[in-house]
Amino acid sequence: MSTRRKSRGRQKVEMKKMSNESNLQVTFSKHRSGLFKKASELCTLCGAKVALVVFSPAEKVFSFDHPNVDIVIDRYLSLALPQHNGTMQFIETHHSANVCELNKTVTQAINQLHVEKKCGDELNNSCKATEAQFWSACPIDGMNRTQLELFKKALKELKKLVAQHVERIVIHGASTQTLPFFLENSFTSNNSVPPHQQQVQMYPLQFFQNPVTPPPHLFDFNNMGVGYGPTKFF
Amino acid sequence: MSTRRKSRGRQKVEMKKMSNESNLQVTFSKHRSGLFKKASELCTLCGAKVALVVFSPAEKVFSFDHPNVDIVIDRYLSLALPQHNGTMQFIETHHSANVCELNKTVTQAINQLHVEKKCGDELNNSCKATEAQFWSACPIDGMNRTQLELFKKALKELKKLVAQHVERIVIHGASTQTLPFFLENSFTSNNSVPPHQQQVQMYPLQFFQNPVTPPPHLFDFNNMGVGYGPTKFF
DNA sequence: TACGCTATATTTAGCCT
DNA sequence: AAGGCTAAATATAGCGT
Repeated sequence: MSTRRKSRGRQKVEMKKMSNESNLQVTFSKHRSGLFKKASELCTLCGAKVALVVFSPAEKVFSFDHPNVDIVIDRYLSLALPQHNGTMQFIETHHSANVCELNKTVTQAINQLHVEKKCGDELNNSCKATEAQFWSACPIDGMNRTQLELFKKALKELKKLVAQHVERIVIHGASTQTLPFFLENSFTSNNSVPPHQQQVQMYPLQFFQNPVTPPPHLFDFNNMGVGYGPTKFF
Repeated sequence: MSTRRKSRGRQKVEMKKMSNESNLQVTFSKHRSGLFKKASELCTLCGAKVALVVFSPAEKVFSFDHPNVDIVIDRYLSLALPQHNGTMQFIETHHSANVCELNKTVTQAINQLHVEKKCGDELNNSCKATEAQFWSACPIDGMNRTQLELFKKALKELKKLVAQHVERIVIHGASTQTLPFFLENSFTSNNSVPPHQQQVQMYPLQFFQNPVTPPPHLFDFNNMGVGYGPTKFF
């Protein structure tokens, strides 16, 4: 009988960014699993609704949500930036009284997205070719301090919008063909959560990973009463 | 000395929706806190980016995110919505947007925001080199007509955003003196969290609750080494 | 890279205030 | 509702495979 411990057991870890790079990935993975399990439990035990998105340090994307929204997200991530003129109006009309506050959140968030995208898209249309020029000069002569501050913010935002769009093009290639905008599916069906997913006690976890991740596989948690749905990749 | 145990300790609980309604709220609250703490830890330890939205059974909204997305959402929650009196008919006719769908939309929005900010971040890095130059001058006369059109439009949008921000400051009182401009609080900078919030090891949790909830108060977690930021109401 | 293990750190059910 | 307490249930660090 060895008197030696087989393990020191779990050690306390300082709550700051891990210094050990080689452990980072493992720790991230473990903690992500734990987090998703907790999210799932909250849904199951309390009937809560949860949406959770995690970007790994390497910018891989993982998400959990219940009720399920991953199909929509899927489409967003896998497609080039769609056009959605007119969508906002559609969304704005969905202010039903009984869910007024929620609706505010939704609409306003969407509005923000709309503004950002619209801005970016429009800029891109004619600005791309002259981008260098565009950013090369901006005089501040006639402005007072306040104006300057605002102007600076504004330009920063503009820069970001353009940058986003360019980045998108780089990342997603030239496939700007108009595809159905993801939002158009969000409101249209009340039965979007398939019944078969609701019979289990734990809600199936819905993951998605970065589109670049290739092979579908199962993502099962340890110690959980039910098997979880397959990870979704796209 | 009493031989009686002071507590039976934590009991195992079946992983299904709680039957005891009176416990539900407490359980929800505890688990939500735990979930948010875990999310925060993932951010801190691994440098992950997390967006988390939880709807309580009573449809209260809670969120956590790092880096901040909620400031943007915050702003929108604080604004009055456009009136849609005339469109109520349309709403009813089209379909009733139930909570499930709304939840989806919020999730989409959060996801979208993250993705967009990530994109902007990446390009932002390459722009830094020219930043000084960028802000130093801006001769309108250097732009062609198209550029000017775009520029004007973009500034208009930005002016609106800024105005909204100002409005919020006015509306919601003096505590916003140090409130960072929302555009600067995206994924772009690791130091976007105000210094006074960074002294703690855990990132301050950012919550928001349903706008209808009236009185601001502190929301602190149990057993945590640091106090968390005040709940935000808007 | 991910999986299993053991010992410990952390969370939380049930009770009380 | 919110916080504290105790003890049992879980999560997970560090290591081996």
